[in-house]
Amino acid sequence: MDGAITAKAKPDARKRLLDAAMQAIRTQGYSATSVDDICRAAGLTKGAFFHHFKSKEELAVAAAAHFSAMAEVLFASAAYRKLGDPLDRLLGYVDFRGAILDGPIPEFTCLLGTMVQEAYATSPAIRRACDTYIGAHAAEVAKDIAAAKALYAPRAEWSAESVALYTQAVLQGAFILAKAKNGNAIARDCVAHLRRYLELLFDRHNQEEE
Amino acid sequence: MDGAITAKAKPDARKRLLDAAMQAIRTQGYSATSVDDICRAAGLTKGAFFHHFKSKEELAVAAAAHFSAMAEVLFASAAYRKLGDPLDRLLGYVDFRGAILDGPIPEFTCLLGTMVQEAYATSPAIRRACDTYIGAHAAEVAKDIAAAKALYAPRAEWSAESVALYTQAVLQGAFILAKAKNGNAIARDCVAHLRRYLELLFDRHNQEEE
DNA sequence: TCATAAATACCGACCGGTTGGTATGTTGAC
DNA sequence: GTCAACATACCAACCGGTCGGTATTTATGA
Repeated sequence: MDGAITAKAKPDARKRLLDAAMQAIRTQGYSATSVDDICRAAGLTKGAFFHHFKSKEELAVAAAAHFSAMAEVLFASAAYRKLGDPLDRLLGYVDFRGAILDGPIPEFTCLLGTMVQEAYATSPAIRRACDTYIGAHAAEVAKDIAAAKALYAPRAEWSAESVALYTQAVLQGAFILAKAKNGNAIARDCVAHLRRYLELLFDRHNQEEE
Repeated sequence: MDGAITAKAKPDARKRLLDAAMQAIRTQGYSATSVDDICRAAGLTKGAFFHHFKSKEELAVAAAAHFSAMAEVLFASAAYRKLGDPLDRLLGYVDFRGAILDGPIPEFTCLLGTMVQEAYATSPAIRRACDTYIGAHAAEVAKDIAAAKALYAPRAEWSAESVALYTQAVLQGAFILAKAKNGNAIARDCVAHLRRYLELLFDRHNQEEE
């Protein structure tokens, strides 16, 4: 008679720590977030923390995986995924990224981009984790780009992988500007430019007739 | 018979602190960089540090200004600035941004983007400074974009300011990917996409004849 | 011109608080 | 009784910042 009823009480301490870490790191950054901060937010003590994670660094790596898994679910279940045409799916993806730029900044920014910026030179493990999960997400996007390219721009000189990574760069940059300006309007603007770029890349107008 | 001969001895302690801070923060991030780190790198002690800056936060704001001033000189004296056509200057700017993506990552990444990512929520002063200087640089770029637009795309629906900020977002995102992948090749790729986008925006092909 | 006062630049020991991490319980399920 | 899951107490190192003191430069004024 339990397991699902206990509401918020015990949804797994490990998950609570990861959620708290995600939130805190996206708000304050990795270095500025202390283990105590995370424990406090999760309603646990250090004993629990170091029972589940060998070190703060290991938590960061696990949080990157956690974030990536959450994102995977979010995008996999989004409506645009059901579209039949790959170009529609690609533009649907971009529109979806624009649509979720809502609410407080820490809730739509990317944990991976935030962490790798601080840790790339000091923690190889964190850098590698962020690279891996950013790359995995880009690879998903690249699938649709590759399919759309085969259909609508088979002779274009750019690669699907390169364009996919570019979309991620634009988003990461949009997050930074949103943080600087303390508002998400600029981020939406950036996504709109990204959409126009993709439209232009796939516009038959720009391809030599043969 | 001195003043210029004393080599490295005394090029102003304040400047040495700012230079050391720039280097350290671009490598490790703001929070992970301690005041002692900066002092050690500058060959000074804490006494000197807190003589020149009231707090670590004040140093960060000063470092942002210092970085911005350095960048201003760099871009103002670049060769592309002498081009007569505004579109040539704009594309020259982008090519220049691609050309300086060289050497170790901390040497071509942006202090402002790095700091604002960590401090936007905790230090209004730092956030404001980063926003100001990013905006100022974008405004410079926007000048050429506006002139180019007047010449080549007067009816386009996008604004020069929006495109200018987008260029900065792409660069910031490119830096993040470079950090994740631990190499600058991806950043060059992003700049190439940005260039293509600008070319497409200004390509007469894409504008309705009237 | 030169003593001297006053401001500036810098040193380095020190402070209270916080850091990541450890060592040692306590508790409850199987 | 054993073991995972946590709590509690604690530690050395480090954090940003202060403070009293000392060189060095600059301003002053007779």
